[in-house]
Amino acid sequence: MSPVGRPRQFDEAEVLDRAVEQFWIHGYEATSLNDLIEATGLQKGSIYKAFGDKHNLFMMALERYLDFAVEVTKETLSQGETPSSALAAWLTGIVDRQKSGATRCGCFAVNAAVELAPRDDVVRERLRRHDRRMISLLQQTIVAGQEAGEFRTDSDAKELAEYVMTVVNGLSAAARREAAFGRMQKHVDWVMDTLAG
Amino acid sequence: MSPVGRPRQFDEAEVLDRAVEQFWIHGYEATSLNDLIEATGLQKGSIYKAFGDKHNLFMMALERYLDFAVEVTKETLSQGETPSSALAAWLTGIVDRQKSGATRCGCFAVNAAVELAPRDDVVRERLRRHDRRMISLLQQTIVAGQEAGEFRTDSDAKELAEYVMTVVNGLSAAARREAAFGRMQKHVDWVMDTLAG
DNA sequence: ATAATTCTTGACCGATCGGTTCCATACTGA
DNA sequence: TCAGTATGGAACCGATCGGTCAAGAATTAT
Repeated sequence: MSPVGRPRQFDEAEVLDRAVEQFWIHGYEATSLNDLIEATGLQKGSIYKAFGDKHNLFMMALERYLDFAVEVTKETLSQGETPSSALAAWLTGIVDRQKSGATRCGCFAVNAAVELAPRDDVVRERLRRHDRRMISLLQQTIVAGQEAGEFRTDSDAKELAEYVMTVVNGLSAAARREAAFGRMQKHVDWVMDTLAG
Repeated sequence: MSPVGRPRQFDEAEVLDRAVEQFWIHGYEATSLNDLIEATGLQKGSIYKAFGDKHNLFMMALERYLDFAVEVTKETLSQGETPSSALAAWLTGIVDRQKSGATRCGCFAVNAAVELAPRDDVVRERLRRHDRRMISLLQQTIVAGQEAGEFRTDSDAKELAEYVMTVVNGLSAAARREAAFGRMQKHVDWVMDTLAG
């Protein structure tokens, strides 16, 4: 049942959420352990006992974010009336989140990729796996759209999915400097046009 | 003519190029002064005498990169046979540079935006100005293409230019994790299709 | 009650961070 | 030749970095 010894005085998931916030906004290097201590309310020792070191905490926070992103994507893509409307809803959701959330936060995955992927093998591989999962989800929806006659069939669904991801990543990078917010919906329309052929 | 006092024993432009390399690959926070000392051959004191502080050196390196980027863009966009072919050449040039250059370097402007723009007002404003310049250049070419009957006229040239920039930024972010290299040309084709309407 | 176990706390650690200071050096102008 | 000026090099600075450790606190098992 209950494990022996003094019980945790914090909820690991909540602490991870605070860590996600910090790393998401400020990135890895610019987030110090003191920042994490202030954000979580934990002491340094507790953090190290529970999460190992800063890098491992970052990985767990990233993991939490990526899982959530995949979950939201799965749900949104499965709920539309048609594959096309589902994909449009997913894109619009991303755009809305960029506008409404904390200013200039962008996408944690893109931020981590740009800051860390070139020199951090673990982060890079994790993000590549995330790419594959996201592209696979989009690909499924695009194939369904092709079969429904909504999307062009002269192009490979996977390549189209990669194109969609590229545009989304571009929007996330723009969000970091709060650029082109007014025009984001237009971008969504044009990506959808490309899918339609 | 020659200034009074001991003359510089280094070429400022060359030192800035070394700084660009470091900041471009590793970003701002992960580049230490020791890295810069090793990369430039200068001593700490000389760096501070010549460039002020780390942040100012970063700004001057960024400035150098941005100026170069604008220059290349101006030249490429003005040299094509038609606006359409010029823009395609510009896009292909970017894709080729992502493949051939130092691995996973991406675009310095995008890297700086993602890492620093949310919390560094100076960087953010500088990058916004760069955005405006780049979009203005693309816009001019797109307008010319519209007048030549190559591009669609049902959409605003500036919005189309912003869309092009978003895709390019997305490609640069992907380059940091060395993703989707094989498919980049397809992305170029589809952006061009969107411009054609 | 007591032993065993786990967590919390805060002091502590060496390393490295960005930045400064000082002086010998190398140049110009008179 | 010598005063004036700016650079190059290295020692030096306090602050902060990520990370460790020992002791007290809180729980379970016996």
